[in-house]
Amino acid sequence: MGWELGCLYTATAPSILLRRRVSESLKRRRIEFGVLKGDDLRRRKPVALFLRDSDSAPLSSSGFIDRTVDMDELLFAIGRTSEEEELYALLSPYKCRKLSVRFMVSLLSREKDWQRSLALLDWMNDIARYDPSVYAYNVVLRNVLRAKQWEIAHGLFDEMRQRAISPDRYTYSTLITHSGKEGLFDDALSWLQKMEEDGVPGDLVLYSNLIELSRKLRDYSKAISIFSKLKRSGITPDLVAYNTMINVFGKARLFHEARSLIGEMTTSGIIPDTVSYSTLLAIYVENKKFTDALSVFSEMRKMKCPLDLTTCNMMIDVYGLLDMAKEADKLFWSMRKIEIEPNVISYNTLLRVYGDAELFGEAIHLFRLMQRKDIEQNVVTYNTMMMIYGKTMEHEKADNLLREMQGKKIEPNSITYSTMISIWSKVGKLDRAAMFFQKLRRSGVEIDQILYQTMIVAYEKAGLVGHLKRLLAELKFPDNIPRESAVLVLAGAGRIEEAAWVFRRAVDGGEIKTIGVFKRMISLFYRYRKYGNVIEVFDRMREAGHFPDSKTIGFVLNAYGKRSEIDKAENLFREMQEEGCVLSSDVHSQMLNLVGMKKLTEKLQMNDESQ
DNA sequence: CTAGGGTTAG
Repeated sequence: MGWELGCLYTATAPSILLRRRVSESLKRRRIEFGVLKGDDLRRRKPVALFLRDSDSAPLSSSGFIDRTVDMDELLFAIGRTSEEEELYALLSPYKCRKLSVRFMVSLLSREKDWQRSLALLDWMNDIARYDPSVYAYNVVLRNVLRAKQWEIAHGLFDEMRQRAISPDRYTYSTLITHSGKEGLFDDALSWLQKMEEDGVPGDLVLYSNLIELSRKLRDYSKAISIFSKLKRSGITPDLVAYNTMINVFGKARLFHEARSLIGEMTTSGIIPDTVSYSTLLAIYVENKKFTDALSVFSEMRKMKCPLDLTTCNMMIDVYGLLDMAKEADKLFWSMRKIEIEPNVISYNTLLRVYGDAELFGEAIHLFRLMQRKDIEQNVVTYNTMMMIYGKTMEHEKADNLLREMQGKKIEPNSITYSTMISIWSKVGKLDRAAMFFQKLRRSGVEIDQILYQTMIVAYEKAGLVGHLKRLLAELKFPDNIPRESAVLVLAGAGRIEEAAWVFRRAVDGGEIKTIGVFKRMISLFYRYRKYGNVIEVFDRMREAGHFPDSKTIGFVLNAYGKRSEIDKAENLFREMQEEGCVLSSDVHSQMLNLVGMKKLTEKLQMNDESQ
């Protein structure tokens, strides 16, 4: 005789009265109770969990019962139990019953908490004596990795091996993705190697993950070349892959290519979604191409693509950046009409828009509204308001905000500090800025790149040569910050000599891992017309195995041009194209110009000789 | 029945 677990629902949150009535109704039917759960589930609201004899009539007559559901939904509710032991206790009475693996797995798939999912897996293993599937392990692995429990993840992987459960492409994709996301690139590569050893074939998601990895390393050219490899091997990219690539092309500043992906998607039968458009929006905004962003937005509306919270937030931003504060304001206040509840980002963005438009009264009003209506305020809210007080030169009020946020347990971050330093520097209180900076360093707060830069600039402006020299010396021989960061700080502060010196030593020591530092040095040298150095850094970048992007190649081609080394430029251009590097139209025309110049020079020389 | 995508402050 089969027992079945079930769950009762109402569409709205069950009242205590309703719960009591359901409970009585079940008792009348001699139905044994499991757990009574209330209103803690957001979407569906289980009233009661129960066990019933599956031969009995379906429960439908009480009027309170919308439907009976699968056991997995019941188990989902049990899975909400906060304590691991409690969960164990709840499940152990069922160990003799025939709960199918499917139900357990279904429960697992909904479980987001890594400890509880581990408990479920253990329960399956130890108490229920099931053999968890690869899928079950994958789910737990995902949760464990999301919680950054690397050791446990390795343990799970070993456990799979011991139980002769072969990791599949999901297992490896999960491992590779999460390692990559956390910057553990060596781990990611070793998982990739293991995967290849296992003979697990790569698929769309694996390629997507590798693209993701390259993206994390800001190696967009590599991402692009993986994408073309993917297409060449006959895999059709899906919506997410396309959306990722819109971002990648955008980051590589290949805007035309990014935008044309929307068309490519449509022709391959994939309808671009809100994320496709908002990704495109984001890259235009990032590159200050606000009118392009506007045109994407109108295209999006023309295609009847629904708006969502993120898109609205981005558009409030765009309107603000285009000095269209009125439109930003209008969009913000019309969000609720299309059933989108503004979040803290929406409010923060509008605050900044008001600030930029010098609508200080509106900004302060909105800020007070947030406080009055108890809308979440975060560190960005405070930083934005402090910036506004900086604009109005009310440094005392900014000071007060700093205290206020600390009173509310909102931790100031380095942006808060550099905002304060800039404000004091601006109102001529440089001693105060310097003291503040010293205090920060003593307190052990991490001094990030821009904070350093802000301080270098403040010292320069104040003419505090002693302080400035000390700070620069510290960056030249960094002991508490990575040398990569030191290079970026010095470059950002326009200290080319110091930056170049540290960079060389760091490259020699193999300490430059990310392509971004190479790119930064190349553009810095280019800006200061040090073309020989541009080429030198480029060569070292290639030696380090990085794949250059279109913009960087543009700098190098021009550098060759300035040194009248057109042949080398031509070789590089050809080589890059052969390696599958997508070059922007700017770079193409640059090359044409260089070749044209060369031909012109040769012609002139021939004319000279013939005379 | 898994894994991968977009937004705010210096």
